[in-house]
Amino acid sequence: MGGGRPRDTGVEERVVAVAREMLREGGYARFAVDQVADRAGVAKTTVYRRWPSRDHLVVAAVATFLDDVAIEETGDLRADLVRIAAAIAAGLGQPGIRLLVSELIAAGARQPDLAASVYQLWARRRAASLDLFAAAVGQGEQADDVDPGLILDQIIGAVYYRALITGDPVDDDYLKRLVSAALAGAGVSSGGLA
Amino acid sequence: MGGGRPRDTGVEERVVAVAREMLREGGYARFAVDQVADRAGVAKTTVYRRWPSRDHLVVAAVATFLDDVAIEETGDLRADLVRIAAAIAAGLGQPGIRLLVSELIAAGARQPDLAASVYQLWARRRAASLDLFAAAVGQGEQADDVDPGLILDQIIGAVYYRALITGDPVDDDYLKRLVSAALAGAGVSSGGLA
Amino acid sequence: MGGGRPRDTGVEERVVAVAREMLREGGYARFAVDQVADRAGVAKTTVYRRWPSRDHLVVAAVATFLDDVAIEETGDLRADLVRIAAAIAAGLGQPGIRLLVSELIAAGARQPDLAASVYQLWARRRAASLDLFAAAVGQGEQADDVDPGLILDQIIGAVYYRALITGDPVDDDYLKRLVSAALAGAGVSSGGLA
Amino acid sequence: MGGGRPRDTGVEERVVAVAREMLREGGYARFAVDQVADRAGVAKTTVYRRWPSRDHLVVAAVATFLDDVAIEETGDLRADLVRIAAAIAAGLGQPGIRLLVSELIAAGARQPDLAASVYQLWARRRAASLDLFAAAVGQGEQADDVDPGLILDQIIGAVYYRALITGDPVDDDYLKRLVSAALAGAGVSSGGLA
DNA sequence: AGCTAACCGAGACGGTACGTCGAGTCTTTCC
DNA sequence: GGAAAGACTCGACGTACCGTCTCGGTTAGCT
Repeated sequence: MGGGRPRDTGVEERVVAVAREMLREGGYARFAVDQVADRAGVAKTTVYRRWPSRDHLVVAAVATFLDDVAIEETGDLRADLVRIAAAIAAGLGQPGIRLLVSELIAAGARQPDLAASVYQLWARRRAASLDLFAAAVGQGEQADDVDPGLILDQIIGAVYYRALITGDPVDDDYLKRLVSAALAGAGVSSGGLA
Repeated sequence: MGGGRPRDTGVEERVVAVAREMLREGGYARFAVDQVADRAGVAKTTVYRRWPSRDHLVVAAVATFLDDVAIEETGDLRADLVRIAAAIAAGLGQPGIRLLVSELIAAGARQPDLAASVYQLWARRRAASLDLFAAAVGQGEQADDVDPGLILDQIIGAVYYRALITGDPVDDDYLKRLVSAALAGAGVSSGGLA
Repeated sequence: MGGGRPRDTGVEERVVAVAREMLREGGYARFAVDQVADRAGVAKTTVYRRWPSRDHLVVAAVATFLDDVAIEETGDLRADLVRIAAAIAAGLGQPGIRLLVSELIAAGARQPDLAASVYQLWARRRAASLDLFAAAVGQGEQADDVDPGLILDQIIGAVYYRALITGDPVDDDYLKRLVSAALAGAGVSSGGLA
Repeated sequence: MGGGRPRDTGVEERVVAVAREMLREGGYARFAVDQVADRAGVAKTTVYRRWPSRDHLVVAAVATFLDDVAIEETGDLRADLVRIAAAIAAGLGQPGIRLLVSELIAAGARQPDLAASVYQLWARRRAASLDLFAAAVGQGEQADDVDPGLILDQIIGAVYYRALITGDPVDDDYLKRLVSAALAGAGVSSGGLA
């Protein structure tokens, strides 16, 4: 039961880095495992040893560049929500990102074992957003019995819906009305904005 | 300046019919233009003359089977909205449909000239939903200054969001709370449901 | 049984002219009936009404530009033969012509009804060459009982053979030796050359 | 620097064998790479990895069945030459072979990198023919200073020329006269035949 | 020190579908 | 009935990726 040669840990990083790069350049469509391996100076076999399919690799790569986006809270719940929604809308405004997001969703739908990983991608950001509400409670800006998740769904959901599915524009005015309506629906006292 | 041989209008129908069938059978992944043409008794070139790519054909095929879904209005706005949302949720609950929807979105994101057609797919259903609000106004159930589109975005958007992106469950209880919150946020009098 | 619309006699010329042009530009491979018709401002149907296949059209087109080559006789049989052989060799030296010639041969082999027309293409030039011998007889330069056809076969045949089949070079020195041998074999008095 | 998976040498053989078979059955026109791959139980991509185009494969296949033809030398140069020429003429008399030969020539003219291979096809047979002369020298049947290549060109060239280009018949009588003329032209003593 | 096991690069392989090209036929309208 | 226009069938082409496999060679840990 000897050990065998240990994995070269540098491989993961190099491959994912290249994968990320290629996603940025050509999007999902022109993302070919062959080329990733090539550019990373790695054999295709080695790639497949770690990520069982192209989709798995893509998800892994995307996971690393969602980390960057930071969410700053200013204490003003309404404003923070608008800002977050705007950031998402801005992202989805870029064709490349829009494509990537939809391909990720599709990947999750194609391969059940990927679904969880894909959901996880957005979970982190969602968790960060939910923190805003906790903070707001502390400041008495918000009643205790509201359902932050529901509010977020209404806001973020609407943004994705318009950007990906209906194709309707998502401008600042819309976002303000959206956030206001969602907060009002939950009975949150209309802070400073009205 | 004679016209030339007129297009065989039967081709459109036959091909789309076959395409629809194949989508039902094998989903997006196993949808091959070659086979569609074959089964429809048509040359592949003839298919490509009308639909410049596989994606175009898929979109066209899907367009025809969204027509089936009828929306019945009972007069009770809240209940109707819940029902619609539930229908959507139920659809997205099926892996095949979930995949198809996400592939369609991706197709729209890939090829700009397809985007409009894809948006159009959902537009019809959205329009039908919006009619509910007009009807409700007539019955005095609803104030005149609310923005039905915004309310729909919050509801439908949330459903898509959970089903496709976060993977969270969309049960009846959730839907009721969702619809209530959205209506409340718009200042619609909370009809019978509390 | 009225007459119907008479054929537009300009069509033949225009089409053949365009065909010739296209052969010069792109050779046999890129010669597409569709394009010929297009450029000639003629319907494809019209082309096919006159020439039953692509090959037929090509042969017809080539026939018109073999007319150009003139054969001048100086009275010196040996020199004339060398010059003719050299002209052929020069032509076959150009890849385009080499391809064209071989495609013509192939066309003849493919379609029996074309074979005659293709043979005819070279027949004219061969006839002209044979005249040289008749002239030489008049001048007493040549015996009466030789078979000019055989001599020509030996010379021209060798040139085609090397150019098309073996790929061996056909230079001036070779040609001189070739012609000398052929004439000697027929017992023709070795004129000035040796 | 590792090798990678070694090529399955069986593939070459199987594919070429099938290709040869298909050439015999349907000639050049009905030779489809798709089918060759299929019948050989090989993926089309594997075929294209070795032979970059249909033409390349055809040439390779033909190369293997030119090997069969054996040339027997009886010691009588003149008779041997006649026999060889007759064999060639007989081959070219079959429409299928005539077509194949001309398509090969055309393939060579189309793709420069194929030219060499095509020339090579005939080179072997030519070499065998040239051996006859060497043998004849040993027997004193032939002078030492003649150019066997030139003689062969005149004979074989004439045969190809008539069969492929002028379409004139190539019968036994013609061949005898041809060989005699060629040998006489080179100053070879006219053995038994006059 | 030797054995064994896992890793790695390289690259062949089967498979599936794509979109394209061109030939030749058919159908319509106009003259 | 000729001609223009263009839709249609048919057949094959060469390409692109995917994911699997089979090599030779390396790099550990265990005995």
